[in-house]
Amino acid sequence: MTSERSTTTRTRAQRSQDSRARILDAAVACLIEGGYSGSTTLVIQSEAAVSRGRLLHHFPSRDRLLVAAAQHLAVKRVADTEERVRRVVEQNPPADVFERADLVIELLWESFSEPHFWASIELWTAARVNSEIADVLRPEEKRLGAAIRASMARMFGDELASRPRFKQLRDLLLTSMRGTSMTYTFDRRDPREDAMLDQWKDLARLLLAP
Amino acid sequence: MTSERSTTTRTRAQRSQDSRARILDAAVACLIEGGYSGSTTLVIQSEAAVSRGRLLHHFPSRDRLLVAAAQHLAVKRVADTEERVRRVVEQNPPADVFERADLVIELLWESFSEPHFWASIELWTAARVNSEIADVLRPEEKRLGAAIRASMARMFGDELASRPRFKQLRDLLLTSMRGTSMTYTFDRRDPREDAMLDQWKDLARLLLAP
DNA sequence: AACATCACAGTCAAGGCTGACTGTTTCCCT
DNA sequence: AGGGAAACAGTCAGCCTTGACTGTGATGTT
Repeated sequence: MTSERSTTTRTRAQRSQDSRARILDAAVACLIEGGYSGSTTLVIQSEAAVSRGRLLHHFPSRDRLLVAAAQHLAVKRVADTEERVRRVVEQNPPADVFERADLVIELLWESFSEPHFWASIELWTAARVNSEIADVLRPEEKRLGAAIRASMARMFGDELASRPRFKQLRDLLLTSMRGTSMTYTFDRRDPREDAMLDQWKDLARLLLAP
Repeated sequence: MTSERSTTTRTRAQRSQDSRARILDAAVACLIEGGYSGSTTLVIQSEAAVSRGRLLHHFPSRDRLLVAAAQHLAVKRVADTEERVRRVVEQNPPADVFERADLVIELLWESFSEPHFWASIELWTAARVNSEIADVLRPEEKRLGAAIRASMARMFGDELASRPRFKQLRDLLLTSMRGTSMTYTFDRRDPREDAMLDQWKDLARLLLAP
Protein backbone atom coordinates (compact mmCIF):
# COMPACT_ATOMS: atom_id res chain seq x y z
CA MET A 1 0.00 0.00 0.00
CA THR A 2 2.50 2.48 1.17
CA SER A 3 4.96 1.31 -1.46
CA GLU A 4 2.26 1.62 -4.11
CA ARG A 5 1.39 5.10 -2.97
CA SER A 6 5.00 6.14 -2.98
CA THR A 7 5.15 5.45 -6.71
CA THR A 8 1.62 6.51 -7.58
CA THR A 9 1.24 9.51 -5.34
CA ARG A 10 3.80 11.28 -7.40
CA THR A 11 1.47 11.31 -10.38
CA ARG A 12 -0.89 13.90 -9.01
CA ALA A 13 1.03 16.55 -7.14
CA GLN A 14 4.42 15.83 -8.62
CA ARG A 15 3.18 15.63 -12.18
CA SER A 16 1.50 18.97 -11.74
CA GLN A 17 4.69 20.41 -10.32
CA ASP A 18 6.64 19.04 -13.25
CA SER A 19 4.33 20.77 -15.68
CA ARG A 20 4.71 23.99 -13.78
CA ALA A 21 8.48 23.77 -13.81
CA ARG A 22 8.54 22.86 -17.49
CA ILE A 23 6.44 25.87 -18.38
CA LEU A 24 8.54 28.20 -16.22
CA ASP A 25 11.78 26.93 -17.68
CA ALA A 26 10.32 27.50 -21.11
CA ALA A 27 9.29 31.01 -20.12
CA VAL A 28 12.83 31.81 -19.01
CA ALA A 29 14.21 30.36 -22.23
CA CYS A 30 11.83 32.54 -24.24
CA LEU A 31 12.82 35.63 -22.29
CA ILE A 32 16.43 34.93 -23.16
CA GLU A 33 15.74 34.29 -26.81
CA GLY A 34 13.01 36.74 -27.65
CA GLY A 35 12.95 39.22 -24.80
CA TYR A 36 9.89 40.26 -22.85
CA SER A 37 7.78 41.32 -25.79
CA GLY A 38 8.70 38.18 -27.68
CA SER A 39 7.60 35.92 -24.88
CA THR A 40 3.96 35.48 -25.74
CA THR A 41 1.90 32.70 -24.22
CA LEU A 42 1.83 30.89 -27.55
CA VAL A 43 5.61 30.97 -27.88
CA ILE A 44 6.12 29.75 -24.34
CA GLN A 45 3.45 27.10 -24.83
CA SER A 46 5.26 25.89 -27.92
CA GLU A 47 8.69 25.97 -26.26
CA ALA A 48 7.35 23.97 -23.32
CA ALA A 49 5.49 21.64 -25.68
CA VAL A 50 2.31 21.79 -23.67
CA SER A 51 -1.27 22.31 -24.67
CA ARG A 52 -2.99 25.62 -24.24
CA GLY A 53 -5.23 24.19 -21.57
CA ARG A 54 -2.23 23.01 -19.61
CA LEU A 55 -0.55 26.36 -19.68
CA LEU A 56 -3.68 28.28 -18.77
CA HIS A 57 -4.51 25.80 -16.06
CA HIS A 58 -1.29 26.63 -14.24
CA PHE A 59 -1.08 30.32 -15.13
CA PRO A 60 -4.40 31.97 -15.87
CA SER A 61 -2.84 34.98 -17.55
CA ARG A 62 0.37 36.03 -19.22
CA ASP A 63 1.16 38.40 -16.40
CA ARG A 64 0.79 35.71 -13.78
CA LEU A 65 3.05 33.46 -15.81
CA LEU A 66 5.82 36.00 -16.16
CA VAL A 67 5.54 37.00 -12.54
CA ALA A 68 6.01 33.36 -11.58
CA ALA A 69 8.88 33.15 -14.03
CA ALA A 70 10.54 36.05 -12.23
CA GLN A 71 10.29 34.20 -8.94
CA HIS A 72 11.42 30.95 -10.49
CA LEU A 73 14.42 32.62 -12.05
CA ALA A 74 15.51 34.33 -8.84
CA VAL A 75 15.57 30.98 -7.06
CA LYS A 76 17.62 29.48 -9.84
CA ARG A 77 20.07 32.34 -9.74
CA VAL A 78 20.67 31.78 -6.06
CA ALA A 79 21.48 28.15 -6.83
CA ASP A 80 23.80 29.21 -9.65
CA THR A 81 25.58 31.52 -7.26
CA GLU A 82 26.12 28.75 -4.72
CA GLU A 83 27.48 26.51 -7.45
CA ARG A 84 29.86 29.25 -8.49
CA VAL A 85 31.16 29.59 -4.96
CA ARG A 86 31.87 25.89 -4.79
CA ARG A 87 33.85 26.08 -7.99
CA VAL A 88 36.04 28.83 -6.57
CA VAL A 89 36.46 27.50 -3.06
CA GLU A 90 37.25 23.96 -4.17
CA GLN A 91 39.91 25.24 -6.50
CA ASN A 92 43.42 24.88 -5.11
CA PRO A 93 44.06 28.15 -3.34
CA PRO A 94 46.38 30.51 -5.24
CA ALA A 95 49.57 31.50 -3.49
CA ASP A 96 48.85 35.22 -3.37
CA VAL A 97 45.59 36.53 -1.93
CA PHE A 98 45.32 38.98 -4.79
CA GLU A 99 45.63 36.19 -7.29
CA ARG A 100 42.62 34.74 -5.59
CA ALA A 101 40.89 38.09 -5.86
CA ASP A 102 41.66 38.15 -9.58
CA LEU A 103 40.15 34.70 -9.94
CA VAL A 104 37.01 35.67 -8.06
CA ILE A 105 36.58 38.78 -10.17
CA GLU A 106 36.88 36.76 -13.34
CA LEU A 107 34.37 34.20 -12.12
CA LEU A 108 31.99 36.89 -10.97
CA TRP A 109 32.25 38.68 -14.27
CA GLU A 110 31.41 35.46 -16.07
CA SER A 111 28.11 35.33 -14.25
CA PHE A 112 27.13 38.57 -15.93
CA SER A 113 27.39 36.97 -19.35
CA GLU A 114 25.16 34.05 -18.54
CA PRO A 115 21.74 33.69 -20.14
CA HIS A 116 20.01 33.81 -16.77
CA PHE A 117 21.36 37.27 -16.20
CA TRP A 118 19.74 38.46 -19.38
CA ALA A 119 16.45 36.88 -18.48
CA SER A 120 16.59 38.85 -15.26
CA ILE A 121 17.31 42.06 -17.10
CA GLU A 122 14.29 41.48 -19.29
CA LEU A 123 12.14 41.13 -16.19
CA TRP A 124 13.75 44.11 -14.47
CA THR A 125 13.03 46.25 -17.48
CA ALA A 126 9.48 44.96 -17.65
CA ALA A 127 9.06 45.64 -13.93
CA ARG A 128 9.61 49.33 -14.50
CA VAL A 129 6.16 49.66 -16.07
CA ASN A 130 4.53 46.58 -14.56
CA SER A 131 4.11 46.92 -10.84
CA GLU A 132 2.99 43.32 -10.41
CA ILE A 133 6.34 42.09 -11.63
CA ALA A 134 8.09 44.74 -9.58
CA ASP A 135 6.26 43.63 -6.44
CA VAL A 136 7.44 40.06 -6.93
CA LEU A 137 10.98 41.01 -7.87
CA ARG A 138 11.58 43.35 -4.96
CA PRO A 139 11.71 40.82 -2.10
CA GLU A 140 13.12 38.10 -4.32
CA GLU A 141 16.00 40.18 -5.60
CA LYS A 142 16.66 41.35 -2.08
CA ARG A 143 17.15 37.75 -1.02
CA LEU A 144 19.26 37.09 -4.09
CA GLY A 145 21.38 40.14 -3.39
CA ALA A 146 22.02 39.01 0.16
CA ALA A 147 22.98 35.57 -1.07
CA ILE A 148 25.36 37.02 -3.62
CA ARG A 149 27.01 39.31 -1.10
CA ALA A 150 27.44 36.42 1.31
CA SER A 151 28.88 34.31 -1.48
CA MET A 152 31.37 36.96 -2.38
CA ALA A 153 32.75 37.04 1.14
CA ARG A 154 33.24 33.29 1.02
CA MET A 155 34.85 33.44 -2.39
CA PHE A 156 37.30 36.14 -1.46
CA GLY A 157 38.10 34.35 1.77
CA ASP A 158 38.28 35.60 5.33
CA GLU A 159 41.55 37.40 4.98
CA LEU A 160 40.38 39.74 2.24
CA ALA A 161 36.75 39.90 3.35
CA SER A 162 37.76 41.32 6.70
CA ARG A 163 39.61 44.28 5.23
CA PRO A 164 37.86 47.58 6.04
CA ARG A 165 37.00 48.49 2.48
CA PHE A 166 35.81 45.06 1.42
CA LYS A 167 32.12 45.95 1.37
CA GLN A 168 32.82 49.04 -0.67
CA LEU A 169 34.75 47.00 -3.19
CA ARG A 170 32.03 44.37 -3.26
CA ASP A 171 29.27 46.86 -4.02
CA LEU A 172 31.34 48.72 -6.56
CA LEU A 173 32.17 45.48 -8.35
CA LEU A 174 28.59 44.29 -8.48
CA THR A 175 27.17 47.56 -9.73
CA SER A 176 30.00 48.27 -12.14
CA MET A 177 29.80 44.81 -13.65
CA ARG A 178 26.06 45.12 -14.08
CA GLY A 179 26.45 48.49 -15.69
CA THR A 180 29.21 47.26 -17.95
CA SER A 181 27.32 44.22 -19.11
CA MET A 182 24.40 46.38 -20.21
CA THR A 183 26.47 47.64 -23.13
CA TYR A 184 26.65 44.09 -24.42
CA THR A 185 23.01 44.36 -25.44
CA PHE A 186 24.02 46.24 -28.56
CA ASP A 187 27.74 45.55 -28.69
CA ARG A 188 28.56 41.87 -28.52
CA ARG A 189 32.16 41.09 -27.83
CA ASP A 190 34.23 38.70 -25.77
CA PRO A 191 33.58 39.51 -22.10
CA ARG A 192 36.89 37.95 -21.11
CA GLU A 193 38.67 40.73 -22.93
CA ASP A 194 36.69 43.59 -21.52
CA ALA A 195 38.92 46.51 -20.59
CA MET A 196 37.10 46.86 -17.28
CA LEU A 197 38.48 43.56 -16.05
CA ASP A 198 41.90 45.03 -15.39
CA GLN A 199 40.32 48.05 -13.78
CA TRP A 200 38.38 45.88 -11.37
CA LYS A 201 41.41 43.81 -10.47
CA ASP A 202 43.41 46.95 -9.91
CA LEU A 203 40.63 48.39 -7.80
CA ALA A 204 40.64 45.29 -5.62
CA ARG A 205 44.36 45.68 -5.00
CA LEU A 206 43.83 49.29 -4.11
CA LEU A 207 40.83 48.91 -1.83
CA LEU A 208 42.02 45.74 -0.12
CA ALA A 209 45.56 46.90 0.46
CA PRO A 210 46.66 46.01 4.00
CA MET B 1 9.74 86.79 -53.74
CA THR B 2 12.65 85.95 -51.56
CA SER B 3 10.84 87.23 -48.52
CA GLU B 4 7.81 85.21 -49.51
CA ARG B 5 9.90 82.10 -49.93
CA SER B 6 11.64 82.57 -46.64
CA THR B 7 8.30 82.25 -44.90
CA THR B 8 6.80 79.68 -47.22
CA THR B 9 9.81 77.53 -47.87
CA ARG B 10 9.64 76.31 -44.33
CA THR B 11 6.34 74.65 -44.99
CA ARG B 12 7.63 71.81 -47.12
CA ALA B 13 10.89 70.53 -45.71
CA GLN B 14 10.53 72.05 -42.30
CA ARG B 15 6.95 70.97 -41.81
CA SER B 16 7.95 67.45 -42.71
CA GLN B 17 10.81 67.64 -40.27
CA ASP B 18 8.47 68.90 -37.59
CA SER B 19 6.20 65.95 -38.09
CA ARG B 20 9.15 63.61 -37.87
CA ALA B 21 10.38 65.18 -34.68
CA ARG B 22 6.90 65.19 -33.18
CA ILE B 23 6.48 61.50 -33.86
CA LEU B 24 9.94 60.68 -32.53
CA ASP B 25 9.40 62.68 -29.37
CA ALA B 26 6.13 60.85 -28.89
CA ALA B 27 7.89 57.53 -29.41
CA VAL B 28 10.42 58.39 -26.71
CA ALA B 29 7.62 59.47 -24.38
CA CYS B 30 5.85 56.18 -24.99
CA LEU B 31 9.02 54.21 -24.32
CA ILE B 32 9.32 55.98 -21.00
CA GLU B 33 5.70 55.46 -20.06
CA GLY B 34 4.90 52.04 -21.42
CA GLY B 35 8.23 50.44 -22.21
CA TYR B 36 9.19 48.84 -25.49
CA SER B 37 6.30 46.41 -25.69
CA GLY B 38 3.84 49.14 -24.76
CA SER B 39 5.04 51.42 -27.54
CA THR B 40 2.79 50.26 -30.34
CA THR B 41 2.35 52.35 -33.45
CA LEU B 42 -1.20 53.17 -32.41
CA VAL B 43 -0.12 54.42 -29.00
CA ILE B 44 2.66 56.53 -30.49
CA GLN B 45 0.33 57.84 -33.16
CA SER B 46 -2.12 58.87 -30.47
CA GLU B 47 0.57 60.45 -28.30
CA ALA B 48 1.88 62.43 -31.26
CA ALA B 49 -1.66 63.31 -32.32
CA VAL B 50 -1.01 62.47 -35.94
CA SER B 51 -2.98 60.45 -38.43
CA ARG B 52 -2.02 56.93 -39.30
CA GLY B 53 -1.04 57.99 -42.80
CA ARG B 54 1.29 60.61 -41.42
CA LEU B 55 3.05 58.19 -39.13
CA LEU B 56 3.43 55.52 -41.76
CA HIS B 57 4.53 58.05 -44.31
CA HIS B 58 7.55 58.93 -42.21
CA PHE B 59 8.21 55.50 -40.75
CA PRO B 60 6.98 52.60 -42.88
CA SER B 61 7.21 50.09 -40.07
CA ARG B 62 7.31 49.93 -36.31
CA ASP B 63 10.89 48.75 -36.37
CA ARG B 64 12.01 51.65 -38.52
CA LEU B 65 10.25 54.03 -36.17
CA LEU B 66 11.87 52.69 -33.05
CA VAL B 67 15.25 52.51 -34.72
CA ALA B 68 14.90 56.17 -35.62
CA ALA B 69 13.76 56.87 -32.08
CA ALA B 70 16.97 55.31 -30.81
CA GLN B 71 19.02 57.64 -32.99
CA HIS B 72 16.89 60.61 -32.06
CA LEU B 73 17.26 59.87 -28.39
CA ALA B 74 21.03 59.48 -28.54
CA VAL B 75 21.34 62.90 -30.12
CA LYS B 76 19.14 64.39 -27.45
CA ARG B 77 21.17 62.79 -24.71
CA VAL B 78 24.33 64.35 -26.05
CA ALA B 79 22.62 67.73 -25.88
CA ASP B 80 21.45 67.01 -22.35
CA THR B 81 24.99 66.17 -21.38
CA GLU B 82 26.32 69.42 -22.74
CA GLU B 83 23.65 71.32 -20.88
CA ARG B 84 24.64 69.52 -17.72
CA VAL B 85 28.25 70.50 -18.16
CA ARG B 86 27.29 74.13 -18.53
CA ARG B 87 25.34 73.99 -15.31
CA VAL B 88 28.37 72.68 -13.44
CA VAL B 89 31.05 74.80 -15.03
CA GLU B 90 29.06 78.02 -14.69
CA GLN B 91 28.54 77.37 -11.03
CA ASN B 92 30.88 79.31 -8.76
CA PRO B 93 33.81 76.98 -8.29
CA PRO B 94 33.89 75.32 -4.86
CA ALA B 95 36.91 76.01 -2.73
CA ASP B 96 38.10 72.45 -2.48
CA VAL B 97 38.64 70.36 -5.62
CA PHE B 98 37.01 67.40 -3.94
CA GLU B 99 33.95 69.44 -3.17
CA ARG B 100 33.77 70.01 -6.86
CA ALA B 101 34.16 66.29 -7.41
CA ASP B 102 31.28 65.66 -5.04
CA LEU B 103 29.14 68.10 -6.95
CA VAL B 104 29.96 66.50 -10.29
CA ILE B 105 29.16 63.06 -8.93
CA GLU B 106 25.80 64.26 -7.68
CA LEU B 107 24.99 65.89 -10.98
CA LEU B 108 26.12 62.85 -12.93
CA TRP B 109 24.04 60.56 -10.75
CA GLU B 110 21.00 62.75 -11.38
CA SER B 111 21.30 62.05 -15.07
CA PHE B 112 20.74 58.38 -14.37
CA SER B 113 17.32 59.12 -12.94
CA GLU B 114 16.10 61.09 -15.90
CA PRO B 115 13.36 59.78 -18.17
CA HIS B 116 15.67 59.81 -21.17
CA PHE B 117 17.94 57.34 -19.47
CA TRP B 118 15.06 54.91 -19.09
CA ALA B 119 14.06 55.32 -22.69
CA SER B 120 17.60 54.35 -23.60
CA ILE B 121 17.47 51.31 -21.37
CA GLU B 122 14.29 50.19 -23.10
CA LEU B 123 16.05 50.43 -26.43
CA TRP B 124 19.21 48.77 -25.17
CA THR B 125 17.17 45.87 -23.89
CA ALA B 126 15.26 45.67 -27.14
CA ALA B 127 18.54 45.76 -29.05
CA ARG B 128 19.62 42.51 -27.47
CA VAL B 129 17.16 40.58 -29.61
CA ASN B 130 16.71 43.08 -32.42
CA SER B 131 19.87 43.48 -34.43
CA GLU B 132 18.51 46.39 -36.42
CA ILE B 133 18.21 48.46 -33.28
CA ALA B 134 21.59 47.21 -32.12
CA ASP B 135 23.20 48.27 -35.39
CA VAL B 136 21.88 51.79 -34.99
CA LEU B 137 22.70 52.05 -31.32
CA ARG B 138 26.29 50.83 -31.60
CA PRO B 139 27.83 53.83 -33.41
CA GLU B 140 25.44 56.28 -31.82
CA GLU B 141 26.16 55.18 -28.27
CA LYS B 142 29.85 55.20 -29.07
CA ARG B 143 29.57 58.85 -30.00
CA LEU B 144 27.48 59.53 -26.93
CA GLY B 145 29.99 57.73 -24.74
CA ALA B 146 32.82 59.80 -26.09
CA ALA B 147 30.83 62.98 -25.53
CA ILE B 148 30.05 61.98 -21.96
CA ARG B 149 33.66 61.13 -21.19
CA ALA B 150 34.81 64.43 -22.62
CA SER B 151 32.17 66.23 -20.60
CA MET B 152 33.28 64.57 -17.44
CA ALA B 153 36.81 65.82 -17.86
CA ARG B 154 35.48 69.34 -18.29
CA MET B 155 33.20 69.02 -15.30
CA PHE B 156 35.89 67.73 -12.99
CA GLY B 157 38.27 70.38 -14.22
CA ASP B 158 41.86 70.15 -15.44
CA GLU B 159 43.41 69.67 -12.06
CA LEU B 160 41.52 66.51 -11.23
CA ALA B 161 41.21 65.25 -14.80
CA SER B 162 44.97 65.15 -15.16
CA ARG B 163 45.48 62.83 -12.20
CA PRO B 164 46.77 59.40 -13.29
CA ARG B 165 43.75 57.42 -12.19
CA PHE B 166 41.14 59.83 -13.49
CA LYS B 167 40.10 57.65 -16.41
CA GLN B 168 39.74 54.66 -14.14
CA LEU B 169 37.51 56.62 -11.80
CA ARG B 170 35.49 57.96 -14.71
CA ASP B 171 34.78 54.51 -16.13
CA LEU B 172 34.04 53.03 -12.74
CA LEU B 173 31.60 55.83 -11.97
CA LEU B 174 29.75 55.53 -15.24
CA THR B 175 29.38 51.77 -15.12
CA SER B 176 28.62 51.63 -11.41
CA MET B 177 25.96 54.31 -11.69
CA ARG B 178 24.36 52.54 -14.62
CA GLY B 179 24.38 49.27 -12.73
CA THR B 180 23.00 50.88 -9.62
CA SER B 181 20.18 52.64 -11.41
CA MET B 182 18.99 49.35 -12.89
CA THR B 183 17.71 48.30 -9.48
CA TYR B 184 15.35 51.26 -9.53
CA THR B 185 13.25 49.41 -12.12
CA PHE B 186 11.65 47.37 -9.36
CA ASP B 187 12.63 49.35 -6.29
CA ARG B 188 11.69 53.01 -6.53
CA ARG B 189 13.31 55.22 -3.96
CA ASP B 190 14.94 58.61 -3.71
CA PRO B 191 18.13 58.51 -5.78
CA ARG B 192 19.61 61.38 -3.78
CA GLU B 193 19.73 59.12 -0.77
CA ASP B 194 21.29 56.14 -2.44
CA ALA B 195 23.98 54.55 -0.30
CA MET B 196 26.28 54.32 -3.29
CA LEU B 197 26.60 58.11 -3.46
CA ASP B 198 28.95 58.23 -0.48
CA GLN B 199 30.89 55.29 -1.88
CA TRP B 200 31.42 57.07 -5.17
CA LYS B 201 32.53 60.28 -3.49
CA ASP B 202 34.91 58.33 -1.31
CA LEU B 203 36.23 56.49 -4.32
CA ALA B 204 36.94 59.78 -6.04
CA ARG B 205 38.99 60.98 -3.07
CA LEU B 206 40.90 57.74 -3.08
CA LEU B 207 41.62 57.49 -6.80
CA LEU B 208 42.33 61.16 -7.32
CA ALA B 209 44.55 61.60 -4.28
CA PRO B 210 47.63 63.61 -5.21
C1' DA C 1 -17.92 1.23 -6.51
C1' DA C 2 -19.49 5.72 -7.25
C1' DC C 3 -18.65 10.30 -7.07
C1' DA C 4 -15.92 14.56 -7.04
C1' DT C 5 -12.02 16.82 -8.48
C1' DC C 6 -7.82 17.68 -10.56
C1' DA C 7 -5.06 18.16 -14.57
C1' DC C 8 -5.16 18.71 -18.54
C1' DA C 9 -6.75 18.82 -24.20
C1' DG C 10 -8.51 21.48 -27.89
C1' DT C 11 -11.43 25.01 -29.92
C1' DC C 12 -12.96 29.62 -30.49
C1' DA C 13 -14.47 34.48 -30.32
C1' DA C 14 -13.04 39.10 -29.37
C1' DG C 15 -9.79 42.56 -29.61
C1' DG C 16 -5.37 44.63 -30.75
C1' DC C 17 -1.78 45.60 -33.94
C1' DT C 18 0.35 46.12 -38.25
C1' DG C 19 0.92 47.64 -42.71
C1' DA C 20 -1.31 48.13 -47.24
C1' DC C 21 -4.19 50.89 -49.93
C1' DT C 22 -6.84 54.75 -51.78
C1' DG C 23 -8.06 59.56 -51.72
C1' DT C 24 -6.82 64.55 -51.00
C1' DT C 25 -4.32 68.70 -50.35
C1' DT C 26 -0.31 71.44 -50.58
C1' DC C 27 3.96 72.66 -52.33
C1' DC C 28 7.80 72.93 -55.78
C1' DC C 29 9.68 73.12 -60.42
C1' DT C 30 9.70 74.55 -65.01
C1' DA D 1 0.22 77.99 -64.81
C1' DG D 2 0.13 73.37 -64.68
C1' DG D 3 2.16 68.92 -64.06
C1' DG D 4 4.10 66.10 -60.62
C1' DA D 5 5.46 64.72 -56.33
C1' DA D 6 5.61 65.09 -51.53
C1' DA D 7 2.93 65.06 -47.31
C1' DC D 8 -0.44 63.76 -45.43
C1' DA D 9 -5.78 61.69 -44.12
C1' DG D 10 -8.62 57.76 -43.33
C1' DT D 11 -10.14 53.03 -44.01
C1' DC D 12 -9.54 48.21 -43.94
C1' DA D 13 -8.16 43.35 -44.21
C1' DG D 14 -5.29 39.98 -42.13
C1' DC D 15 -2.70 38.19 -38.60
C1' DC D 16 -1.49 37.50 -33.82
C1' DT D 17 -2.57 37.19 -29.08
C1' DT D 18 -5.29 36.41 -25.37
C1' DG D 19 -8.25 34.17 -22.25
C1' DA D 20 -12.74 31.93 -21.99
C1' DC D 21 -15.08 27.77 -22.66
C1' DT D 22 -16.29 22.91 -23.24
C1' DG D 23 -14.84 18.13 -23.17
C1' DT D 24 -12.12 14.08 -21.21
C1' DG D 25 -9.39 10.85 -18.77
C1' DA D 26 -6.93 9.92 -14.68
C1' DT D 27 -6.80 10.39 -9.54
C1' DG D 28 -8.26 10.32 -5.01
C1' DT D 29 -12.07 9.86 -1.63
C1' DT D 30 -15.82 7.84 0.79
